[in-house]
Amino acid sequence: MLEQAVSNLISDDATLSRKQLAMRDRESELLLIACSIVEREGFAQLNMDKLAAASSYSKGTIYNHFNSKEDLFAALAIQALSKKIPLFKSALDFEGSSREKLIAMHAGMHLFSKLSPILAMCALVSRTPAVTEKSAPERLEKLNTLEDLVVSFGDKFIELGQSSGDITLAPGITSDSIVFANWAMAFGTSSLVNNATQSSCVSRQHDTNIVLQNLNFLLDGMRWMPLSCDFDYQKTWDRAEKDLFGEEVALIENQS
Amino acid sequence: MLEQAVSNLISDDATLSRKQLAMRDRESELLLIACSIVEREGFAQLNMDKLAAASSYSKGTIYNHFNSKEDLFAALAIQALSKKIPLFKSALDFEGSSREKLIAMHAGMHLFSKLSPILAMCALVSRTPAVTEKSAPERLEKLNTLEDLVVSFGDKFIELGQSSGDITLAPGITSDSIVFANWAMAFGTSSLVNNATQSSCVSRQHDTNIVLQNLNFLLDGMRWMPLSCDFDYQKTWDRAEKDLFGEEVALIENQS
DNA sequence: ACCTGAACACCGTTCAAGT
DNA sequence: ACCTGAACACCGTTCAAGT
Repeated sequence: MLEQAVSNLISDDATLSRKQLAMRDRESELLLIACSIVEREGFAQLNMDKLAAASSYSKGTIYNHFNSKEDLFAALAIQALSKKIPLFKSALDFEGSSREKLIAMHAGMHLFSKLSPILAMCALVSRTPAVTEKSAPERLEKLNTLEDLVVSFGDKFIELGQSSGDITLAPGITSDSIVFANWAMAFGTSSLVNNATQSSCVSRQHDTNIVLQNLNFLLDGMRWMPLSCDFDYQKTWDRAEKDLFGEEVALIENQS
Repeated sequence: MLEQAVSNLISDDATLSRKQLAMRDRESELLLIACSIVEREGFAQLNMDKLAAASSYSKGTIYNHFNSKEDLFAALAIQALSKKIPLFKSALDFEGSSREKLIAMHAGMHLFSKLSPILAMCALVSRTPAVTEKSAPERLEKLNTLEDLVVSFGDKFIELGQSSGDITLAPGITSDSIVFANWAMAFGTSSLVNNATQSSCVSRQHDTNIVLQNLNFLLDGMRWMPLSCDFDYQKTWDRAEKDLFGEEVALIENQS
């Protein structure tokens, strides 16, 4: 059921005509160019003129794909979310306890935001009213559908935790509460890590894994076993990075 | 020392000339008008032309205050932060345990974001590269200074917790870690509550206090005593709302 | 010294003409 | 049917002229 939702949303090559496929390819191409402009010159410097100039298409064609600049941002956010789905799937198959799987998922998300900071940022920016107010309703709907899909993947982790007895929901606490708390913590932590770097309480802890630290506080508070005092989740984190992003991590390490 | 930092930043009437005071008043006036435009027509509709037209000043004068549109957003974010400082002070004096004081602070922050959603949103938007890339360096510096001030207020809560024995820092955990985790959770939770309202796991829990729920997960995980299973923090929350915002809450309740 | 608003430039968006 | 880019409009920003 989930699998079907994924294939409907992500890759449905068989049911698309050649023209539609070409359209989709061109859209990916444009999104790639948009990313590279943002990477090189910053968010404020991305505009439709530059995108047209940097691509081999005219402004009119660009507007055939994105009905406004904000719509373009939303499209980038959708791409970011789409790329995250496979990470959720891999994390569910990650070798280890339910809490280890969940941590693998967060490690994947965090690494994604380090490897594709621009795409990750788009997910933030696209949640901003300046964007939602002007992007196409269909695009926003797709973004919401994808987000709901991610939430249902989140549910799977909770189910695993419950069936293995690693977590028991206290009265008044629903599966949604747990998913939401994880989402809020991940969103808040990476927003601040990416954008509040000048703040003392962020910059002072460069050597510690503050993302894992925050996550351990949260999961310990939910009493998701084993607790962080009884298990070395940093090892899980490292292993997850290797498993989910082996090649990419090696690349980063070679650069520095 | 903190008191001095606050008075330096917030209200220094005595050392300002009459002209500077008038300038500051006009800036407040402009910010108020900017807020009302955003409230009425949305973020995308706020522009310098409209601000000039809605005020009694010309575009040139507006640019005397804000050297770009983004700078205006940053100024709104500074105003938002300034308004939060007194809440931090009141929460520190709140009657109750160290954890209750902390919860009072979060209740204040959350209520603030309900009472002044636009200002609260500016704090989010101003952390976005589109804004930081174009706003005035001096403005950003002031924003950072204010943020550091808020962090040092955060530290005070931790100090209270430690001196009363309500919380003990595990090895490797610093006061900064605790402040950051609180900040990340509060930021993430209110961003999502305000902007992901269509998402199932947010909308489905309208009757529960998801902000307090997330906070209790976190503080329980830090083992900040007493734990949420031993104490009714919802009562603390309600009491804090009355204490910190008595009149405003009454106003909201009368409206609905 | 500061305020003004016309003028300019940039860029988002559209659409008549072309293929 | 789709692509093009000139044309338009909106709005951010500046600055010569006014007080």
